[in-house]
Amino acid sequence: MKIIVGLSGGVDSSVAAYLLKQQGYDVEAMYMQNWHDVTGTLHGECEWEEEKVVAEMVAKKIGIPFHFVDLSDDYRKQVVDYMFSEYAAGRTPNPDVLCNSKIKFASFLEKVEELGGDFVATGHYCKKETINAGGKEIYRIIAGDDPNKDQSYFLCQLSQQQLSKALFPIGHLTKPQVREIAREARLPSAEKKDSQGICFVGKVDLPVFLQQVLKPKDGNVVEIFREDYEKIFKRENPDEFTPVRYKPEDGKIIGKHIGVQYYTIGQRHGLNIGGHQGSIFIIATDIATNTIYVGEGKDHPGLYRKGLKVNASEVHWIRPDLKMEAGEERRYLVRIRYRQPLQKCTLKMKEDGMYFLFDEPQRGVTPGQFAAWYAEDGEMLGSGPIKE
RNA sequence: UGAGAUAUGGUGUAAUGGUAGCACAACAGAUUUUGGUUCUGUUUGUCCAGGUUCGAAUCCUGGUAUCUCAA
Repeated sequence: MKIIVGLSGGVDSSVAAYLLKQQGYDVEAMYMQNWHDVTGTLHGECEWEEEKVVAEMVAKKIGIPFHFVDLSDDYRKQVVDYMFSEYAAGRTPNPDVLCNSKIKFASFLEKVEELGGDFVATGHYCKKETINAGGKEIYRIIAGDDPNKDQSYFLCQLSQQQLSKALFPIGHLTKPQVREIAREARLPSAEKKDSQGICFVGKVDLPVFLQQVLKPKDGNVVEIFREDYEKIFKRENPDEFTPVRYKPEDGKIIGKHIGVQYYTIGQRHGLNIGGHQGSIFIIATDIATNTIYVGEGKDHPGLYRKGLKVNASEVHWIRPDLKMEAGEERRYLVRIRYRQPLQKCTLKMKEDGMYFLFDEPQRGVTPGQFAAWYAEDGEMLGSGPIKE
């Protein structure tokens, strides 16, 4: 059995490879390059060159073959184009979720198979379990044991087919343990700083990055005052799953912005508007009128919502055997962003979509982001992009 | 045009004639494999010209600008 590790040059994938090798598997490493461009990138150029060198050193240290693959074309089509089109539509995408389902466990997996690999292993902090149901194997994704690093969320769009080929060797470890193992094994990546920002692209100045494709367009920033909120809410009378639709005349123009697509709900900085008692946060954006609606204070009622909806066609079950039929209702734990503590929630499946009703109002519910639902035991069961 | 009021960082505001402070913004770090959030730190100011005073954001004179009421 041959396992190929997606080796990034970071400490996590290094330890993943090291542990597999220690356990006696036939292990090889493959470094994937997915992005060349540095437009809008905040750090120095040619960072990936360095990453690749470190990855190669790690493979040498562990004593496993090293391969290189360039998946830039796929990455651009599957991840970056998706990003641009989502932002263009006024939503806020999660590129790293797509990076896993479309690249690491798709394009990369194909390359792994070409090399004769039976499994692809990554340095994700999450666990995979296999259960047997009537002679059929079913794979489960469980939250990583390090509650601080659990990365299951980023795998929320994986399928059973993809999971059947996946291994997560460090999911039962904590970050400090992983560092310790790397140090003891004297892996060159032992002290490397954790990567941040968009996977393979890195930290970017998002407005600058998006301006490659999305043209700036001046619009108004409209403040919705607390005392007017209830009145507007009553007029619109949305159900729990629908956001309030503000109108420009509902508030006061307090500033200008350069394009609604560069901003997201819950955002505080970047509007260049001061003079308020508290900070102002974006509570809604309207792509049609190119208007940003803001409210003062972190507890502005417009910042919170009880529920949300995912389109029926976009409801993804990691466990198809647990799929909910229309009319069915269940209690699950849900998160709507990475590292968010799991929230108690009632899920109701209807013909046109999955409806989520949280026990507690949620701050910054943002269309385009993924809602992922978990069972009590930490198993992630499914996910879908927030429709509205 | 007549009367009154006001003028303090980028913005909103404090300071019995005695060290110009706070909030927001901006910037920089930290946290974070999405966006966002959060935390820490830093920068920037007394409209202009005179005068009184040991000392002026503060008092006086003139100028300029803005606002409110009147017309």
